[in-house]
Amino acid sequence: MDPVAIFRALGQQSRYALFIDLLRANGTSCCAEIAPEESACCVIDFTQRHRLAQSTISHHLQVLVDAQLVEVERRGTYQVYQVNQETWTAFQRHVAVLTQDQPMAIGRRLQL
Amino acid sequence: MDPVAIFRALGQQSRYALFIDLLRANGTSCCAEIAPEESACCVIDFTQRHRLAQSTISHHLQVLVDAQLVEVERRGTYQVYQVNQETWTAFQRHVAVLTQDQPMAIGRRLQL
DNA sequence: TTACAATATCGATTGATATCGATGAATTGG
DNA sequence: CCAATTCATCGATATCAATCGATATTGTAA
Repeated sequence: MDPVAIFRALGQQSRYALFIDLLRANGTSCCAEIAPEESACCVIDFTQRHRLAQSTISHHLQVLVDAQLVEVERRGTYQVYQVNQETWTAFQRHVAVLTQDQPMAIGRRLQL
Repeated sequence: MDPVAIFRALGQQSRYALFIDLLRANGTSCCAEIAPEESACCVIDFTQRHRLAQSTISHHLQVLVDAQLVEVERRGTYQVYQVNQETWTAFQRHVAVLTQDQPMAIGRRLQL
């Protein structure tokens, strides 16, 4: 899990929108290979919801995959994209613990 | 709080490193205007800990300030940089709640 | 095996970004 | 007021990134 790669991948409007879309995709896919309870999309789903050329969408998805934020799996003629839960959860934790050190009381030092 | 601007600001090695440095800066400043219990840095602190030209560091700090991740305050001849806790906390919360919708059981629907 | 549908890849263009050295502006101490 | 210190801004350069249309690839169905 490379946090900088993840920040970079999400630090762009189009890609951020694609990722949010994928997180909230339950039951929205046009693709028969995707069950309604799956939060998953094929490329066509994205092209219908975003004003971007198909090639641009494929490119952005590849960036998300490279950052390991998203996984892709072939089902027939479709490529099915899903959030990589392991990476995303790890990233959420990473952000959550990124806080200023609390001034430690004597007697509690070095107990990290 | 613009999440994409924050992702973008942290999606670059040098800037990410500066931000982490600032979060963990307690008692490390060379600047007499900064108390040891403050997590704060002047530009000189950054130049001593990162292999970047001073102008580059100032540029990156400006990007962090523009994203409202960092605040700056003049103290005498120094500019003192600190994490903007309000923005950072809001961003942490934003990331934390960005998860896949759970399939809801009947009887629990609409109770968000 | 051919044709079609879905998607990736390629090449080009335009614009943004990271970095540096040099210089300018603000603040304080003498 | 002058000099020194701290820092921002400027101008230049080189690299990277976003986007598109066109084309290639892959898998399936007729």
